[in-house]
Amino acid sequence: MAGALEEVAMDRQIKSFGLKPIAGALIQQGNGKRLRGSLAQQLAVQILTGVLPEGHMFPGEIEYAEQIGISRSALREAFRTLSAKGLVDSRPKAGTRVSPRRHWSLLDPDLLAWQFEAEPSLKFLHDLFELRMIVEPSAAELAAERRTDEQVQAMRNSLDAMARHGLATEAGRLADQQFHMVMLEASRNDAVIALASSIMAAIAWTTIYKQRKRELPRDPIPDHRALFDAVAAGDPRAAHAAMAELIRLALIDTEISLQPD
Amino acid sequence: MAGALEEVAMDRQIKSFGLKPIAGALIQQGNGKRLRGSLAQQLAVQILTGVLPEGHMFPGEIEYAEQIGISRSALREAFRTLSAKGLVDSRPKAGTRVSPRRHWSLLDPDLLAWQFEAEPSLKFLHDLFELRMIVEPSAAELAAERRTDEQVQAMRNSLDAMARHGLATEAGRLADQQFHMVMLEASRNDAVIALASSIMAAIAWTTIYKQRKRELPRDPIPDHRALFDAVAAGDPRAAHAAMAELIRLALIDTEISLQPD
DNA sequence: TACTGTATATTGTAGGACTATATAATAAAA
DNA sequence: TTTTATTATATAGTCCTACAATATACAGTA
Repeated sequence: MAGALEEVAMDRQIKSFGLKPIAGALIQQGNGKRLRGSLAQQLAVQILTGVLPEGHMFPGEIEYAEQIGISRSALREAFRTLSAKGLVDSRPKAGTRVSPRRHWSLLDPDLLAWQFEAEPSLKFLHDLFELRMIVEPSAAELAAERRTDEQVQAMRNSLDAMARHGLATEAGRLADQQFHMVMLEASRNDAVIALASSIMAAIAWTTIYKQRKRELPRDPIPDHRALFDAVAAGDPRAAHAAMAELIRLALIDTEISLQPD
Repeated sequence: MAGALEEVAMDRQIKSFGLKPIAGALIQQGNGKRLRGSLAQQLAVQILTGVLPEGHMFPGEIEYAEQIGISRSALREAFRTLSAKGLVDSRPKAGTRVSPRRHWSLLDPDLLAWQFEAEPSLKFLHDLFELRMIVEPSAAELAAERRTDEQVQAMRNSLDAMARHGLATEAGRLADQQFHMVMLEASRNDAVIALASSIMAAIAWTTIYKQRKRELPRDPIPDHRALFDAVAAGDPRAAHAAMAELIRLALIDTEISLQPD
């Protein structure tokens, strides 16, 4: 799996051999994904993991496209995607280079997803949960103050479905996500929604891994129900506390799942 | 100023006349910006403001490129940028359309900047400050726990520079930003840094507008110094409170500056 | 009705030519 | 010598054309 990634990383060395690889050979194009998308993802991961360090300069577009065996158009569109996420910066005459770390949009949904696919660093995982611990309890607090009766009903339905199916099933996990999504929307704050839903989507990926290794030691339903009760009752303080507890447990689960056997 | 934007919005109607506009005529290309960048910004603003509603379908690329008078390549790269920020979605045969609101990366630095350039909605401004009120006091709390002596010194220097020049000067505002940036870095949480620095950069734009209308009624230095003292003393609780107060005042200032005379 | 295959519109990729621009080297001026 | 203006040049930016891949819609069949 790491083979293709390393190959791309070694392009600079390869070039001196003058070999012209077959089109697409160096790009690991997964599933039905587009070529530029696969390249963007691979480069993004390499940048985020430091394989391509800050300030790294890419070869010229014509040369680089030839090296990795794709057209200049596709390469440029991949660069455009990376540029939009603050990972690279292109200028005429100066070339394209990896941007300084502080410009990276670490909370971008795609970057989060790609990072979780490629095993996130423990440090970043810790940072992410620390941020969740700051934001989501307050979001729950807002939800308790602003939720509509319809939203309470929707949450109740999701919670019931979650209890019926359990988190081991696809349906159960879907209900879990819906539960949290409705509560987020109840906060009526677009900025908070954008932030929390990005993180939620990324974390959802890890849930699959968690389930794979071993069964969760706890039943997650009681904690969810405590949160629901607080929001339904319109009790911001209790909602805050319940959400904080939920995240604390989620962190423990995630840490367990990432520990080597 | 709104003229050019509206013209682009009316492309669909124009097409029936079969007029072929001169290259670039419909794109308001500001300063040294690239063509695709200007288009991406204009479209992004139109999407965020609802001129181009969720689900809106763009004409085919060849046709659309001709209408607005740019090449298909440039149009596609603009779409790529918008796609990376979750604003649009392109599929073969299906075409390109405006994505549902929940996919938009509202906290993306570019989107924030573009939104503030084009007068942000009061609702979103409110949401943003509410989020700041949630995140930044806690960030200050972390900074108080984790700051190094070097960071304290750097903050002291910035604060002094800020006091010397005042917020009316460019140098003063720069010192202000540096002060907050160093404190963010002291939190040692990359996720928090990415989030808060995005918002900070966007808000900095409005500072210019604030200064234009009338002088600020207060001296901002004392509040900053209270925050600095708390962080320097390693007092998380006081840092939290001081930062909350700072944001509260910033909100008031911003609201004043946006009120019609 | 349901399903399976085919047609087709639309984006995706390719490749080549020319333009604009930022950097660096050079020359001129102070 | 230092600074400023000029020129050269490498590189991304834009344009154009052609073709491939793919998802949708539609027709045909069981």
